[in-house]
Amino acid sequence: MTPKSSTSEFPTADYYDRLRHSVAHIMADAVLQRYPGTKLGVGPTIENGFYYDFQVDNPFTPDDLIEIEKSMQKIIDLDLAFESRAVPRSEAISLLQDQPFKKEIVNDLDQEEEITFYRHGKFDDLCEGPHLQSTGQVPSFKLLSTAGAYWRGDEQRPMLQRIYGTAWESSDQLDSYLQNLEEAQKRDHRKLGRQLDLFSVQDETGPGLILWHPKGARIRTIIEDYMRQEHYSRGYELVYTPHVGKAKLWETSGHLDYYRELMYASMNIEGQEYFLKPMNCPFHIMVYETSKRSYRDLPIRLAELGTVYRYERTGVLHGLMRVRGFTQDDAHIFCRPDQIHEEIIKVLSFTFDLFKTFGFNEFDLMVSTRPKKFVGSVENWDLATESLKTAIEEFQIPYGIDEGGGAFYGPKIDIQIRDAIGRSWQCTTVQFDFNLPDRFDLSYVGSDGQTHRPYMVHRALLGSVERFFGVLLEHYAGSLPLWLAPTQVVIIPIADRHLEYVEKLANDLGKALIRTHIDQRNERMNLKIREAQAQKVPYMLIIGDKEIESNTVSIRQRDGAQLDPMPSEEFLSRVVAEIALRGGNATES
RNA sequence: GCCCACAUAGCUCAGCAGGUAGAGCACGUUCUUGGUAAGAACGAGGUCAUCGGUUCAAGUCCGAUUGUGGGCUCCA
Repeated sequence: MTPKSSTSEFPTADYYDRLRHSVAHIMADAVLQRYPGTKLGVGPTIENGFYYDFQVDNPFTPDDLIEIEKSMQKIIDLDLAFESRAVPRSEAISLLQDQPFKKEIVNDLDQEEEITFYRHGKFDDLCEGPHLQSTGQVPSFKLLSTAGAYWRGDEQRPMLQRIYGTAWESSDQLDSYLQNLEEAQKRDHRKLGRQLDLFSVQDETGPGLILWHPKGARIRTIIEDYMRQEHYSRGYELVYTPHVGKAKLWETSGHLDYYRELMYASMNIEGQEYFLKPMNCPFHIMVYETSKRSYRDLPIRLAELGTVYRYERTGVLHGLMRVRGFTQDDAHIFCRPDQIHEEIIKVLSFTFDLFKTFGFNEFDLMVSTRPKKFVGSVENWDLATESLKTAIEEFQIPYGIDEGGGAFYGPKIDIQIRDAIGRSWQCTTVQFDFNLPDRFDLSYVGSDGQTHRPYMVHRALLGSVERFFGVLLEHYAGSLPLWLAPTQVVIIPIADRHLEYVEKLANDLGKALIRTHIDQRNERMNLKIREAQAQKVPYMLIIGDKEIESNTVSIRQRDGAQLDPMPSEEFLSRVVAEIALRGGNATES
C-alpha cells in the first residue's frame, strides 16, 4: 500500500459514520422530493451502510430505488452544505409538526439533552449528527433493498418501509463490498446443501423440517460420533429421552406456563395429554431423580443429542439456521456449590477445544447477569455469575457483560463464533438454572447427612447440530476438511481396462475406513475431474496405464493442485494420518 | 405473525398485447476408451405451486392459499 499524505483523510469508523449518516439524509431528501407527505422514521448507520424508515402510501419497488438513486445523485452533484444548529425544544416540536415519528423521538429525549437539526438544501432533519461538510463529499453509494420494519421494532405499531443502502470512500471500495456480498451468497448453506446434495426442506414435509440426504447424514454422523466420544472422555454420561412427554411434566417444569407459545399443540393419547418436547431438561431431571444422590456422586453430567421441536413463526425460518425441529448437543450438569467453578472451566475448555477442531478460532463471549425479575436467592446468583466470569478470565479471553440480560432462572454465558468471512454465529450457551431444581425439588445428601439442593447448569456447545452444520458449510464454503468430507477420495479410471486395478485400490482404501468412490461411468476423465471438483472431494486419484505399471497413484486436490505421483500405500497412510489430525483451514476467498 | 418480492422440467433460467411451453445442465440409449475442469448423436421429462375469478381463450390479468427470499420481531 502506498503511504498517504498526512492531510488525506483515512476512512476511519468516524468517517464512515459521517458519510453514511449523510447519505441517509440525502436519501430521505430524495424520497421527500419524490413523495411529498412522507413521514420520516429513523435513519441510522449500520455495519457497512445505513437505512432510513419511511411511512409512504405505497411500498417502494425496485424501480423506485433506481429513481431515488438518481435524485440522490443530483443532490450530491449540487454539493449542498450540511449545516447543524441547536434548536430549543418548543421550536423543534413546531418544526416537526408534520413528522409524528420524529416528534415522538423529541418527546422521549431527556429535557436537558440538546436538540440538533441538520440541514442541506431544503431538507431539514432532527439528527444527532455528525455529517460531512457537504453532499458533494459523497464518493460512492448504492441502495440495496427494501423491507418492512415496525416503528421502534414493535409489532403493535405501524409498519414503515425501510430502504437499506451502503456508502464507501471510493467506487472501488463499493465494488469490493458488493463482491463480498456475492461471495457470501455463493457460500450460502442452502445453495451448497442443494449443490452437494446434503439436505432439503420440502413443501410436502413442512417448513423448517429438515430432510438429511445420505451425504449430509454422513457428515452429521461423523460430527455426532465425534461429539459422543468427546462427551464420554470428558466425564459425561449419554442418555436418550423421548420426543414427547405428559402434560404434567411440562406443568411441573413451568414450560406450559412460560414457554407455551413456542410449543406445538398437544396430542391426546388414551385420554392423556402429551406434548412434543421443546427442551430436554425435564427428561434429564427425571433421570437424575431416579435414585437418591449423594454428594459423592456429583457432579453428574447427563448429555444427549436431543431433538426438540419449537414453533417458530414462518417469517423467521431460514435454511438450517432457524428451523422447527432441531437437535441440541445438550447436557445438564448437576453439582455442588464447591464444584461450580471447576465445572464451568471444564465446559469452556470443552467448547474451545471443539471449535478449534472444527476450524473456528475467534469467539465473542457475553455474560448475562441477573434481571429485574428472577427466581432463586441473590447469593446463589452472585456465586453463579462470579463463577462464570472467573472461569472466562482463566482463559484470558475478553468478554462483554449484558447487565440484567440473564433469563429469569439464572445467569449465562453465550458464545458466538466467527466464520471465515467474519460473520458471527450464536452457538454455545451455558446457563445456570435456579428454577427447575426447585420445581422438581431436586436434592442430594451432603456429607452432613442433610438434604441439599444441587446446582444445575444447562449447556449446549454447538447449540443446534442443524445450525452448526449450516455454519460449518458456510465457513468452509462447502470444502469440508478431509475428516468431515462425505467422500474423501474419488478414484478416476481413465479407461475401462483400468477398472479391475482400481477396484482393488478402492478396496484397500475402504479397509482403512477412507470414504472412497470409484467413478466408473462411461465418461471422459476430464468430466469426472470437473464433477469431483465441483463436489469438493478432497482427493482425486487418476489411474491409467502409467500408474498401474508403476504401482503409483496420480493425485489431484480439489483446489486443482497436483501432488507428485506416489505409491498407493504411501497415499493411503498419508490420508489416514491426515484424517486422524482432524485438521482444516477455511479459505478467506 | 407483519411488509415487499418471487414460485415455469431434478437443477439454473428464458418465455408473455392473454392464443394451450423452450434452452443448458442432470437423466436414458447408442457411438466413443478418452491423460488433469464439459467428446458426440438421439431420446424421455412440465395439467407453468394450489384453488378460485375475469375472458371465446390464462403460465401470462385479478383474488385467496401454500411455500421460498429480503427484512421486522424472535432465537439454538
